[in-house]
Amino acid sequence: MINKIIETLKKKGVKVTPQRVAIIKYLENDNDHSSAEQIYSRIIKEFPAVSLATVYNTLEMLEEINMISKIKISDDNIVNYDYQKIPHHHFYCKKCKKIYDIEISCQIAQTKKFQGYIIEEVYGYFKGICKKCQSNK
Amino acid sequence: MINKIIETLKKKGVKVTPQRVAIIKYLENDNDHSSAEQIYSRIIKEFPAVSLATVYNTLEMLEEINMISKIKISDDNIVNYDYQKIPHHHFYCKKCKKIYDIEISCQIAQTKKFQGYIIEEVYGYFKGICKKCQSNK
DNA sequence: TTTCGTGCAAATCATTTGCATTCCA
DNA sequence: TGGAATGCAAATGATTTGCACGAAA
Repeated sequence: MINKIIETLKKKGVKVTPQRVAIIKYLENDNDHSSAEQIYSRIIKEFPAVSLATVYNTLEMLEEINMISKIKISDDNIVNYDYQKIPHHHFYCKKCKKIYDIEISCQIAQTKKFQGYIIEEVYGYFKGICKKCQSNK
Repeated sequence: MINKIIETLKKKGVKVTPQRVAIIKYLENDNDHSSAEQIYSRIIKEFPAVSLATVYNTLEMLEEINMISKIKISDDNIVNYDYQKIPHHHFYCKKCKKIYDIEISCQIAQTKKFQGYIIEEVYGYFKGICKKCQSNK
């Protein structure tokens, strides 16, 4: 796992620092689409001196090398981060504010060109009420 | 036009103020998916004393009564506003930063329930390079 | 007249930036 | 060693808030 991360970073020409490795390792296993603040509060346990700026820098770098993507779905102006294995859509529950992954076979998501536009990124968001919150009325 | 706006507001139980009417009139004819700041700089011409806070208040109110929706697509953390007649998707050009309306017949967009989730809002975003910026290399 | 909306200024909060220090390569 | 990354603190900028005043119902 770690070796693969290190290799990927080296291939992209960015320096491998323990903070970066820790952040990537965390994102890899994160099913909650954490925010920068949440990632920070987790990494600080391992690196008590880590700076929030470093977390932001790392996230920006990871987005640039297409390892992660931003999710701007929350009603609270919070940006969440998605370590993307397979392209997918997202569902935001207005009640519990949780973000779920949605598997949808969307034709357009595979298209590179549409109506003259060159498509490089595809985002599909849904908002509503999740299963759990439907029963907890 | 104005009569219809006034009627809609009254029906929703909110007070009809000239500032609100002006903002709605502007949004109705806005093809640029303006930001709050852009709307403000336009309304201030008609109401020199208008406050940015009033613009934000009005936009929030209009979102609550489902007259408009927020577009969180820009790379610069700018929120744009969409006066929605017909549901549609959006395309964001990474070069010129313009937002285009995209007409797509998306089945899921009409669905009220999907995989157990109650779907109330659907957002489809694409990012890439627009036609104009493809030729202006 | 009563309630709601407005305008103003200050506050908030996520994110960014400048800079000196540290540390990969 | 040299350039990039880090940590810190201060700055930024969009959005929100509190409050006194003014305007719609």
